[in-house]
Amino acid sequence: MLDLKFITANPELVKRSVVLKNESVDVDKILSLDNERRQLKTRIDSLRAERKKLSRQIGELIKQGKETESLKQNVKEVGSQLAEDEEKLRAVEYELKELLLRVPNIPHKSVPVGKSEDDNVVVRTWGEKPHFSFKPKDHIALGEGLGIIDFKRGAKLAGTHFPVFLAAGAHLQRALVNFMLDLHIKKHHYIEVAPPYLANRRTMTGTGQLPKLEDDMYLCERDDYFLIPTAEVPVTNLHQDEILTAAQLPLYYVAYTACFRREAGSYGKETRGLIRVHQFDKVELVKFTLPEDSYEEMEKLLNDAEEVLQLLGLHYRVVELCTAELSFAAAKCYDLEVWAPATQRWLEVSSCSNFEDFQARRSNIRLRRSAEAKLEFPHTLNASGIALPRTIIALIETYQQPDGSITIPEPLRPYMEADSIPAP
RNA sequence: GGAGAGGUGGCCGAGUGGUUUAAGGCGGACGCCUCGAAAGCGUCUUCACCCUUAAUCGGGUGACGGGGGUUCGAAUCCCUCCCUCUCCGCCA
Repeated sequence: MLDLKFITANPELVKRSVVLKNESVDVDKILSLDNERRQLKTRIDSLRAERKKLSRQIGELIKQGKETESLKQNVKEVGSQLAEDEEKLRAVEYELKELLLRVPNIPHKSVPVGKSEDDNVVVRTWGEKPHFSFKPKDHIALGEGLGIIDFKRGAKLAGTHFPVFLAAGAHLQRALVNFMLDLHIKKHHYIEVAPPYLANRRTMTGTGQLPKLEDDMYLCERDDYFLIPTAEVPVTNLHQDEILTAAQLPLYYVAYTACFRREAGSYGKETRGLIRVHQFDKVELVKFTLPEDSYEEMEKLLNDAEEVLQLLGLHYRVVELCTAELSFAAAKCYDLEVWAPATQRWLEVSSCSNFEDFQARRSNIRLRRSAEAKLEFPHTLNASGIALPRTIIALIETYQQPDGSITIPEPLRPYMEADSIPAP
């Protein structure tokens, strides 16, 4: 959420960023509602002041045993005018808040302006495309052939795009999770969090999933809980309604969770196999920083996520998203895309985003630098570190052998307790 | 799921319709004192919004878990929802 005062002071800048992000929210309506709100507020405040004064007089008159009926009648009239204005103000504030929650964050000035994916900028590429002396199989053929991924049974249990991992496939997931957690906890000094997988509306609104993305999430209707689409939601909201001190920052958190996404309207032939699934595992990194440190911390965060792919020896690139591709809440975002050599595609396995104070304001996460200092909002950032299914695609396609077995990259071997997944 | 007890500022805690304009304490900030410090003494202490202002200052309104109601007037009475604790039931 943007500060209402910032919007009224910079309406053209806000309108421009709404267009750049392909959003549609009526900024002029916000300005006129705010005007109306302030007028009503001024009138209500003075009516209340009058009522307060007169009511106190009534109290004194009663003590003195004097007559109060005419004064009571007087205050009653003030009260009914007040009730009318308060009703109007409630309606105006409700409408204003609904609109404010739909104003996207403003892209950082360094973000390339663009209209589509084609305008994203490749920042760097790591490693090289693997070469094969044979025709490599894609991850679907490999996964089914080795008996480690079962798409059909998953569809039976829940529905399409709910894969089952079996045997070495299940072990591979667990190994990857533990490998990533250990890296981020021990080497990069993140604090491990195991949060709830369900979240309420307030929490979902705090990080920006609501109101825009309601249809993209699973909802437990009886209790009005959403299944988390990413650990970003519960972990960022850990400090909802809290006041952080400068000494606490920066705060680094890492959480492994399952993630649930309806992926409404995104089916198609590009989403076969593990590329787009409704439930997947992810290790997520979340940071809270001082405002002036967030862009430096963002680069370190990106490096921490990249290190996972480097250690696994997977060819990847870093892409800076253009304005149109930036998510609603982000001010700047890098994607990590890993190369899947048989599927022949770059696959997004991490988004590294700086939300500046956008989420902190929505979640009411505040910062006080010292006892005398005014309250500020810290900056929040997150990056996947990293998402599993697409990593598994790249990993098994990259490390497949002519005999159909898969070599496990060295750093993962202690976690797999094996150096390969043998051919069937 | 049932019964009961609770929810007051950064923290503890008083407050059952009108000097509560939220007592008192802790913690914190500043000052005095001191060579310096501690102790002591004094002053101060939240957030949001509105008006005014170039800004500060100043004035005002609201907030006692959330929302609604009664009343001239609500932290206080009523309704409703949420959360915490205790006991019971069910259960991995």
